Amino acid sequence: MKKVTINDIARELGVTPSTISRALADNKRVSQKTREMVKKVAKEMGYQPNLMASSLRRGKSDLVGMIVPRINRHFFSNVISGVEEVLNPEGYHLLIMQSNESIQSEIKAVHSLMQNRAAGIITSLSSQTDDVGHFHTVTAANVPLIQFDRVSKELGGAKIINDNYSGAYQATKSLLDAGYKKVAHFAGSDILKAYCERRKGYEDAVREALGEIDEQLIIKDAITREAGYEAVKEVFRQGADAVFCAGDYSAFGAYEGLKELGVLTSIDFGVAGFGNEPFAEMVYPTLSSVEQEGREMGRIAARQMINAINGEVYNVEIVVPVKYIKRDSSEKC
Amino acid sequence: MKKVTINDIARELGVTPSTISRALADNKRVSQKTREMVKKVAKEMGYQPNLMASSLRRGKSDLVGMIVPRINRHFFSNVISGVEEVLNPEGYHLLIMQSNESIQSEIKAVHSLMQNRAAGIITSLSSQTDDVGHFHTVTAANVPLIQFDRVSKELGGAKIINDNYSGAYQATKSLLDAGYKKVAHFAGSDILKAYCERRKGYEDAVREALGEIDEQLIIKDAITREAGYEAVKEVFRQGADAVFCAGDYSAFGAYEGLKELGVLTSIDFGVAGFGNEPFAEMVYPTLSSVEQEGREMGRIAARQMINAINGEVYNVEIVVPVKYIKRDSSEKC
DNA sequence: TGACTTTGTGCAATCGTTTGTATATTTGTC
DNA sequence: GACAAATATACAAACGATTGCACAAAGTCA
Repeated sequence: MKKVTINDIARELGVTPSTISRALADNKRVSQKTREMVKKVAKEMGYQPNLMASSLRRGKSDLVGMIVPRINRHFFSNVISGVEEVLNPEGYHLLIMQSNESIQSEIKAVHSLMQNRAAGIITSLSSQTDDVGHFHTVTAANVPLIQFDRVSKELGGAKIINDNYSGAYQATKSLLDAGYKKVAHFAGSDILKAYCERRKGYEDAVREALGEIDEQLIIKDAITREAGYEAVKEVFRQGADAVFCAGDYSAFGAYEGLKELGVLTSIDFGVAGFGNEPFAEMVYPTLSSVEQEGREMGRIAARQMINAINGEVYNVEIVVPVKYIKRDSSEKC
Repeated sequence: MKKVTINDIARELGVTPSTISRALADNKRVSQKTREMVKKVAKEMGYQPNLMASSLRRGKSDLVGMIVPRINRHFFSNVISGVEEVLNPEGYHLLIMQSNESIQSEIKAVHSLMQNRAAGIITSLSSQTDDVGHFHTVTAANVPLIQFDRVSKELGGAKIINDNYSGAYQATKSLLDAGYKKVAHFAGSDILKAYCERRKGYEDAVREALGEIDEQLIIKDAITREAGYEAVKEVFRQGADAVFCAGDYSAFGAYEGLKELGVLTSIDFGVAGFGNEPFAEMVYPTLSSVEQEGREMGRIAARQMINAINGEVYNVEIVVPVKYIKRDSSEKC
């Protein structure tokens, strides 16, 4: 019932705890023979090192904190997987918290992680986060901070972001190249840089093709399914014949709106989304979308974290390429 | 740069660390005046309690371990959300690990959690797990173990499971009631109890309606999209006109197979799935499916964990009701 | 005033590891 | 065989918080 400690092993073998500790760590200061003996007995006794004690003493923890808006979102859970993939083999484990898009929860999460002495924190800001003061306790304590996707320039440390601009540009250009004449845009919150860049990519592609952009065709804060459903009716009335959506959900909303209008998606009205949610290739017609490589971003973030923990410089901004995946929804024929 | 400890505060105020510790814990043994003073100074100095030291001393940790097959699966990430929802307000945090459906990773995860002295472990077994010996170290150490969804009867502790039988029964019966005559079944691995129960629910509904079941119409290990795609062609050849799938992915695979066969899904061939994945209401036709309330299961599991940590009995098996959601894919007209 | 309770702090050990320094033992060299 | 060097282990102090016990000061009552 009681957990066995190195002291128990020491008593058993008639040596001191220090020898046990060193033996288990394969320290050359203890003889090969003793090392083997210690390991054997440790295993027999079912010894499990107490990482809390070890971390306390060494002043180093094997816990990396992660704060994401929501864990049950395709993109974020993929990032988490990628992070784990790299961190686990290095002996680190993830302490995951959700901000639920609330700055209050985010603040609490930061404190919890600091109190648990996380070796570092990987985060994507909540959409409500307009002030990042709570993260200063992190940087002030010299705890590495890695941001991804939704980042703040006010904070130091590595930032891993998608090439939102390029993805949006490609998607929009692809619609124009396919022969659609008036491409609308369902934009996201203009507080978040990611969405601003997507808009910029859209605007540049349109400007390049048509000379100027029509502000009326840009619907703000339209990333939900419901918003897309309403917005598509609006832009259709304005004469649009295609839309590039800042998210896949509003793209699907557009499908629904178009169906109601009796307009054929793809043939009569092109649609492209962003995010490449799993459903993109399951809906009818299959949805063209920009794939953000969540897993890869996670891997990159984790590698930056390892570097940072090891004291290497990590004050970088890494732009991860995205991939536009052309499917049926953006083909006129 | 250096973290401030209770000793620093003690020095600052000219009292002993014990007083600081008690003051911060609102112990009545230190005067109201001192308590306030201590808290004020602690805040000023930016004190963050070291939970590792605290846990070590108290022999209690605020970390609850969670091992799931994959974090980026709709069902599991919902469960995680539910668990967090209940655990966080109680001061517990989640240490999450993925088994990636591999027993080796699962074993490693168990050890890591034990070494981090998790206060308890919540888990859903990997599909590869045929032996649960590695969990005996958990129960032997008196660490509460809560299983959900994929559980093993060989282990003690609470088990939270879906009413797989009833969901499958309802789905199958609904197909039969809708007028389909020959309902097939795409089953999952027969090692996992959850899939066995779904199959049983299917069989009972069919037997009840038709007197006997046709083994030929049951395709084993068909839960992937690809498997569903192949399997539907097979059962169509056998004369089936509907299928109840143990998972939504194989149901979608069936859609694809039917399209290739030139058979109209729903009108000519009914389909019902299990899991109610987000795409279920986005595909065409919308997919009837059994909703497993992941979030609710998570909440229940977390409550059991709290009870267990507080030493209450928790040797229960809780069956969470599921909800069959009828959509277009199971309507003949 | 003395005995007795109450109240507020301090002392010191403890949780399980790690690690710098000291000590004992062995080995090697001339 | 004396001495240095190398090897193996022990000692004890940390890491930061908690807590039973001791103790002093203040308050209560006769």
